[in-house]
Amino acid sequence: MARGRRVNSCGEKSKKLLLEKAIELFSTYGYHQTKISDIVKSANLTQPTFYLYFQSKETLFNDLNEKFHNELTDIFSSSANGINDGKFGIELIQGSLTHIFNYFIENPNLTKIGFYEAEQSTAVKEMLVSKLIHILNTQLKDSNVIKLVDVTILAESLVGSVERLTLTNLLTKKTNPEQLAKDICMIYFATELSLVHS
Amino acid sequence: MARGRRVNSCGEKSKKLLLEKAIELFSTYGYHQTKISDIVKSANLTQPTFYLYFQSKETLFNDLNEKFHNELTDIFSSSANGINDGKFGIELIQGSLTHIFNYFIENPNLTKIGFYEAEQSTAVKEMLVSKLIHILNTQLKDSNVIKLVDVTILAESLVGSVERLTLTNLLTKKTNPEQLAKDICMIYFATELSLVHS
Amino acid sequence: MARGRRVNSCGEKSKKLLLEKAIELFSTYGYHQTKISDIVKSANLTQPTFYLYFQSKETLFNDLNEKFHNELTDIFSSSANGINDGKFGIELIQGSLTHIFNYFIENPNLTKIGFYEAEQSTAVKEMLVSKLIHILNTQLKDSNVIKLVDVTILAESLVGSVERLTLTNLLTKKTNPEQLAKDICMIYFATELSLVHS
Amino acid sequence: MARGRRVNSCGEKSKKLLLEKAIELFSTYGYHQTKISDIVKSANLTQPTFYLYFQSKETLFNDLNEKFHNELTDIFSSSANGINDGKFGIELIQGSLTHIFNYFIENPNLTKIGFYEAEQSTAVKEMLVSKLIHILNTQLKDSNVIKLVDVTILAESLVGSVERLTLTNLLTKKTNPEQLAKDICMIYFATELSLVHS
DNA sequence: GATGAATGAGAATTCATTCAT
DNA sequence: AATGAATGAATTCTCATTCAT
Repeated sequence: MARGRRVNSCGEKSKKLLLEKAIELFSTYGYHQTKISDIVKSANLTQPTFYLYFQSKETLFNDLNEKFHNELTDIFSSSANGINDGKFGIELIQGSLTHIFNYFIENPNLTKIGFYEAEQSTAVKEMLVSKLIHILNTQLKDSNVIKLVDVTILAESLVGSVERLTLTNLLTKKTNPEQLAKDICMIYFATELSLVHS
Repeated sequence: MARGRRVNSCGEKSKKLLLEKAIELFSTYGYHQTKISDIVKSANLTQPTFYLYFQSKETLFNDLNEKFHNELTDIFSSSANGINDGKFGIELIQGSLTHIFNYFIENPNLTKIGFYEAEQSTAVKEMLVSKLIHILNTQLKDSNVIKLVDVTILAESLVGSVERLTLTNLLTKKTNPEQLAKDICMIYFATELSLVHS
Repeated sequence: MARGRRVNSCGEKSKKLLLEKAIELFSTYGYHQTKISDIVKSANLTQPTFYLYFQSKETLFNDLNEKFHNELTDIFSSSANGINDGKFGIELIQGSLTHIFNYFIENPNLTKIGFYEAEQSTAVKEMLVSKLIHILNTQLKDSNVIKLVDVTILAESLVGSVERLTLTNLLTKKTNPEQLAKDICMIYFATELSLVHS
Repeated sequence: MARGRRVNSCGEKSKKLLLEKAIELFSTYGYHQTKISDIVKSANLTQPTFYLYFQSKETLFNDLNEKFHNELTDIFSSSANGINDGKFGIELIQGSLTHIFNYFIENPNLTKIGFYEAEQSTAVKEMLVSKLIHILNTQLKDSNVIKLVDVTILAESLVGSVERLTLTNLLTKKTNPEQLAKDICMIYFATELSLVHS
């Protein structure tokens, strides 16, 4: 391969390609198993080109995680406000879950990185927990579950369910966002849904 | 300069020490961030000594994970059979959870590795899920939840809750095995526990 | 995105600008610490433009040094001949020193490169030494110093003084060409100047 | 070459060898032209071995320079005090110069690095200048030269002479420490030495 | 005349592992 | 049983330089 600019080359395209490949490889093999050489190889470029667009492997990874964190926060915040759909109570939670599940499905690899692979995933989940606590406190304070279990435990449990089910059932396409959100709400709030016929 | 066997040195003791330090460091910093040099340094030994007792960094890690997997499987299997305590239904589940939580509390660092850090944690959780499915199917097949939600989803969700709550509430000592098991059962089986006053 | 010739751009101007910036940076940070990317950045141009005007980083540096060497040789040669001013003896030396000090002051950055930074500075100083030897032999052969000290040692010493004083006192503007030349002659030829009152 | 310890290998020996070769190469080719690979190659070792004994190329270089600076300071300080030899005036200066010239001759390569190659050489020379100023002020305050030329200029000039003559005449063995010190004193203090017969 | 995009070639550094004692 | 000494094999990153436009 000769030096210098390639025929038909375009910076934005190369950067995007590298980004895509990086996300793909990070999500598949993990941060440490993914070498810069792997990324550029799968993008059919060379190592210096990587440094043309990204400062370092680490900053790229951090940027990716920040992006994930921010987008997820935005989605959850706006949907949790229920502004757009005028939802309340369990429906609000179910709607919010649907939104984030949709985001996960649309960004499966980034999700694998930001929700499972990265150290920063801790912060993401904490964010989710704290927002959930708020919703539970404001929207479901009279529900049965809240009376029986500490709200923090409940929120952590919910995030745990989301975490595991996203990985095993959502990203594997065994279920879809709406159905999964519904199922989770069923598990957690069956008693409120008057679905219990005793 | 001085080489050879130290006074007061004993093979088994050194091996055990290395193992302990390895678990400690792997659980704190992760597999990749833990160098063999770190392990031996904190055990006050040298690198060749490490290879006297372990084939390689990787096999040590794998062995650790296998141990965790096996022990957890044993505990869960025996407790889930309810043989010792003669338990049934939700109580059986709650008892089983208590048992594994006790194991986690007693082996916090190994748990951090085998349940969160290692790739093999996938297999551990799958084991848990499949055993839970079995229990749910045999012990709670007439319960409300099972009617409303697919049993696999339920089991996965449960494992997710266990995973998250262990990390955030159990290992941090914010709660204890019994209480956590009870809380989880409350969340998942409130409707069965006739705790709902409609 | 926009490529090609800039409005208002002009080859000679760009080349001159690059040359200036290169001299500035080389003299400030040294050859190795100065990257081509630094040079073009401070000239507000791009790397390929550099190669439009200079063959390589090394040749540019060499050219700079050659220029310095040649100019200094010219100045010293012509002034040392005393043709223009009809000077002799110590006055001739003092005049020559004044001339080269003036050149240094007028080209401080190039001087820093050619007299201190470059490997070629060796050759420059050798040139100075050999010319000085010639002057000393022809103009001061009956002086006291010459009788007492080997002329080569004397010439080398003189160049050493010039080297150090230029750096610490002349280029820092603590003194001026005339004064410095006078001081040096005072140091080296006090005995000839009948300034010694015993 | 097989891995692991070599037959007859010894840490201290390897470290010393690397140090020697590093000094040799740095002094011959300069800091930037000397690669770690060059150093270890000429010591018949491998790169990781280098890092067994030195933190980095840079710290090694800095350590070398610190050593030079410290040793030279010590030598000059103690000899300049004239304690041992009970010398005064010009003889004191001549003795001090002899001492540092002896050090240079005994450590030619380190001298090339610390006095000519390194950025830190600036500090070394400043140290020399300031010590010389002190000596001149205390020992030769009534001399002719001091009356005629600013003492700082004189000291800087002296250091310049030392610098140049060391490189061209001392390290090349064209002269020896005693002779060179004598010559320099002759140049600078002929008028004081009553050697001038007018 | 000038630039955006890209690369060849190498540099320092790290780490698991191994040999000789 | 244990260590001092050493290394193979990467891996990240940099920089001068070049091609296509």
